[in-house]
Amino acid sequence: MKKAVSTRLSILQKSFELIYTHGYQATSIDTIIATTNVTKGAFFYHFKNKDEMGLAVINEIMYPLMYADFVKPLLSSNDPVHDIYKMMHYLLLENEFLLKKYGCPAGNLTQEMSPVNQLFSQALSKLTTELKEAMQIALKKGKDSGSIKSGINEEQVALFVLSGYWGIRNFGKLSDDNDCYIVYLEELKSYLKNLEKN
Amino acid sequence: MKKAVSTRLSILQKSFELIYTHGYQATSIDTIIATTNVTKGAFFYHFKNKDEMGLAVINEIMYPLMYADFVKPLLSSNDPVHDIYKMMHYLLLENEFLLKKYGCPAGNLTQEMSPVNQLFSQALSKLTTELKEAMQIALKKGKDSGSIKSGINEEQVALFVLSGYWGIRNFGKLSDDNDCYIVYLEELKSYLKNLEKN
DNA sequence: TGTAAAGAATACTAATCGGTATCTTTTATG
DNA sequence: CATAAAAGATACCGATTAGTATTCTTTACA
Repeated sequence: MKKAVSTRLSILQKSFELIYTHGYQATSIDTIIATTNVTKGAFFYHFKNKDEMGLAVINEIMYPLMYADFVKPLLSSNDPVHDIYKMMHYLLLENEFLLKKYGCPAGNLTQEMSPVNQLFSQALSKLTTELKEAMQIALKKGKDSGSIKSGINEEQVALFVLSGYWGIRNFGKLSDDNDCYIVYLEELKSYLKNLEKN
Repeated sequence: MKKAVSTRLSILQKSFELIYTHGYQATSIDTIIATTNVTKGAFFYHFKNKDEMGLAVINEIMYPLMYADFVKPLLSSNDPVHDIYKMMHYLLLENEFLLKKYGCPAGNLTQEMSPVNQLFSQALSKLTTELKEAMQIALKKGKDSGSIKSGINEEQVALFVLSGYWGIRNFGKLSDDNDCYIVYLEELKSYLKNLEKN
């Protein structure tokens, strides 16, 4: 039982890396098993086909990661404007796994797979909806505590901010330095500042 | 000479559609020739390989399209805040070619190909840079004419707005109605309004 | 009109794809 | 320890991939 679990997990981990850096459709099963100590027999014992593995990557790897990196800090925030900025700063300039060149794992997969596979679309939709709602909750708390203007619409703001994040990660792919992230963060800062009561 | 040009163009047109809706790597040459009146011999007469064709799609189809849809309206704008909003509204809710489900052609291709192929990255970088600069010029004109606050940084604003566009088009892929576009546009409107002198 | 080059058609290749069939090894449990 | 099921290994399959080789047809122009 122990070994099997670790085999399965190592497939998912390596697949996640490969999908993140090369895309889902460009990641072949042969490549996955070639870069892990796993044979094809083992792969198809754990997953009935490639798509089932892809969905497991979303649900078992990406979802927990997203929850830790985004949702948790947002839900525990008492100063949403400050914490949203801090989170974005961390994701764009500090996080060592999310390489500039490769964008956002969830954003990439959404773009590639949602028009093609409905199950992927559903899994990714759940992931992003949860994230958006966490940000809305944080913003609502800011409104209630009086730090944020009562006139703002938290759904609008959450969608606006997250769109910006996905978009700038795409811009980041085109440049080889962090300049565009710095420029983006400056404008994000002033946008967020404008949400605050002064 | 006439016929050859039209053959080449029909390859590019159809390829653009297929790449837009299915992605570059998922679009096979066999599919392209099967959906056009073009044989493999003709394809490889006009393009020495698939990547050369892909680059031609960027430079000869996407670039002119982007220029007409984005750059031109921006450069001729005398009311940038109003015209940027109008442009986004058009792109998200009115344009009949850009289907919600399939995102933004340039955004898609950037995400898929820029980490993988440097020539694609360069061609797409040129395209987006030109677009960003057009928006900066429009914003600068607004500053000079006094309709926009002198304190804003037009590079920041341009990058912020375009990131939001790419991002929301990715969100759009996950939903089957236009609601997220409408929510996004509301917040964009209030963001842009805040750039104006009042 | 003759002819060379441009353009297009057809048949093929080696490599790679996702997946299957079959077999062997490991593990849990009576 | 016996044995059945879980887990993994190996060899293979048909389909598809980008690309090539070769032949045929059309076009431009002397």
